Amino acid sequence: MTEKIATIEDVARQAGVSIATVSRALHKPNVVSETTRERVQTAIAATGYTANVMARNLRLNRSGMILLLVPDIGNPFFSAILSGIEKGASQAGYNVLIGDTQNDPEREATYAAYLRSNQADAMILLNGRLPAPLAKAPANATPPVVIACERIPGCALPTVIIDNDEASFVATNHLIDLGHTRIAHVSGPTGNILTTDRVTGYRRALKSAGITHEPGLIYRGDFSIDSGIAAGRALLADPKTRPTAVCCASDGMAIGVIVAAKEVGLRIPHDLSVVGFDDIPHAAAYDPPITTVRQPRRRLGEQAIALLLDRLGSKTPPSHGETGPVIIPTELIVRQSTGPCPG
Amino acid sequence: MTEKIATIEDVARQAGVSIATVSRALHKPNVVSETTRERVQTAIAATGYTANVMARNLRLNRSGMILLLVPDIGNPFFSAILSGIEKGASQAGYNVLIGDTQNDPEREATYAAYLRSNQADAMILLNGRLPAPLAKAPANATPPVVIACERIPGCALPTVIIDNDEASFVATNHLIDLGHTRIAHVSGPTGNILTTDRVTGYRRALKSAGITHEPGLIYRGDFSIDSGIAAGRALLADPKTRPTAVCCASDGMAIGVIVAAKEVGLRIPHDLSVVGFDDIPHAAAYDPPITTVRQPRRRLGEQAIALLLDRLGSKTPPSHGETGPVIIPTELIVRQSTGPCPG
DNA sequence: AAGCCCTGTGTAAACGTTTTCATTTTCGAT
DNA sequence: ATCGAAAATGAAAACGTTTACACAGGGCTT
Repeated sequence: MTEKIATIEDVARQAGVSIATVSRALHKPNVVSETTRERVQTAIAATGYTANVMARNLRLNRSGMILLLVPDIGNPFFSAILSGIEKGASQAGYNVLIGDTQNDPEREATYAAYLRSNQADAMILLNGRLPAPLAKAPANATPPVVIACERIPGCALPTVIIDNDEASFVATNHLIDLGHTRIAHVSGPTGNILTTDRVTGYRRALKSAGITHEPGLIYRGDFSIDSGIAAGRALLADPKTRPTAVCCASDGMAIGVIVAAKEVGLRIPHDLSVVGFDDIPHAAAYDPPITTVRQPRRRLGEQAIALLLDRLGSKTPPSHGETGPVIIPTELIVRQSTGPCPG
Repeated sequence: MTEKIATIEDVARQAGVSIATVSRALHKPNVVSETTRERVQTAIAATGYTANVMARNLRLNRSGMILLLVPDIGNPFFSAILSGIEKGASQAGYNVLIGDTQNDPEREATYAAYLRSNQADAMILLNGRLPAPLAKAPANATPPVVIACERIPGCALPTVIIDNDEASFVATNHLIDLGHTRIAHVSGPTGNILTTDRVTGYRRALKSAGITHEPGLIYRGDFSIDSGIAAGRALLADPKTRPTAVCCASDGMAIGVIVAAKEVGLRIPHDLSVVGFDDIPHAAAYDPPITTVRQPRRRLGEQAIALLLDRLGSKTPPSHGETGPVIIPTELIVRQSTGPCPG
């Protein structure tokens, strides 16, 4: 009753050939005669045969699966990156298995084990941390792993990132060019490499303009809108010490700061300039449209998968004369959330 | 040189037992003696053995993979749903393979073939369309498939959705209660079932309030911010025929309408009330904060995976005395983008 | 006419598991 | 001591492929 699924053997029987011939007809068509090839084709159609990928992969010792480690799949920031990766992978005949790590080292380790257990052929890390099992023996044989989004200091694996330091430098400079000198920075969480790099760029810009750095003007957020609101309330509370411009490490936090600014009656950009980071779709539609650093997320994903496929294609374990990370250029998009210093 | 990966045979040799015993020690610990169990454990530790999942799955004729079909993974709307599904799946020991269909029926068919080829054990559809291979023989044996987000009319498969008709009815009524009578509706793309249902709810609300429906007050968008801007410009161009309230089928379009409204100098909600749909995080942080229908996306995902696991757990091909779709309740979140009718 | 290569095909091994079945060992009850 | 049941183990089949190897036949070249 329960319709048995057709195997290669059924096809062979139907076509009156051996299973080897069926396999060849499918994967090396030029080595099998025209007539049998046709017979096999009709037999396949008749039986509705679909190759059992599991068996095939076992034999070939591959999985056709690329594992993608994401800290939080619920974060829309990754959507476009995923999209770029998925596109490239599926073109090359790979599937993308997304692993949501929730920033849990244990989950990271679990997923990393997929590499060993042949459940995945390669891995892309968006989580900015090397899973424990990988960290152990990176020296002898480089695993097929690519790092994207957040560089991992001291890790020689192929990496594709944006230059966060430089991008933050440019953003801060934009405010300096507008005449601002009291410029605050709302950063990401401590320990995050993105945070470090962007703070560095911010301070570098101040320094190169001869502005003395005030530690009180740096607020640590977590990239979320809510943390931006908190930052805004903290920074703008006292009219005396209030900055005239804020440079944020995410668009969400920039929006939060603007919300807080409006609460205390400040007009943007007349009384306060705000710069974001990422250029998410909502940045352009906000009131006012937000000046921000555009991060080409899709291209970032595309580059990452390209790097990986490269690595998978050539058997040569990557030219260990490291070429350094691939840097995707960013672009400052000037909109209406920034203007001349009110002073 | 190249470190060979350890198989079950290596473990068996190391422990001085047969491979059968190793397998049993791992999967049926109670059937093997304490002492050998320990010997096997140390052997595993010594060899660094990890079971080859591919071989295991071939033998067990399963894949441990749940296929998730998404129309566009780049769309943040799905992020939270994915998150909910992923959580439930991984708790049950399944992996989630995300298939980005780009609304391409061919890609849908390709992915659906994964079911036949044992590359996936089950499937969740978020794309609102039955892949061709599935549509063929749904009658005899119901495949392990669950539909979420967009119901597929005339399809008996387990489904989890929100009541779009009712939600739209409630949203429109909210505007009617505020005294509005010229109420526009910005809908999704034609052919989309969400569009149909939400338009129905909108018209039902008008009708039940005795307001005559003007076809010119419905604008077809595509859920995006840009289409919302276009809708706003079209609807608000002529001050004579201009509506006093707009009910949108997505928060993005609501934001777009507000952008267009501000262009022509309208104040929200004083001159124009706007309602969104979904309650994305940005809805609350917009200026003004947007009144919208909250769609519990994570719960939607959780329900979908729960339904599927249910189906997978019990061998019984689902109680065909259909219980009808599972409805996740929505909630109207009233913020400051809606107010009394200016007239 | 004998030898040879070339094309096309079949046989069987291999991939790494799980599990059935048979066999050995253990051990308590007679 | 002996028997028998229960417990523990091993041998081998099976899952559905791909591919190395062998082999058959046919058309060349000598």
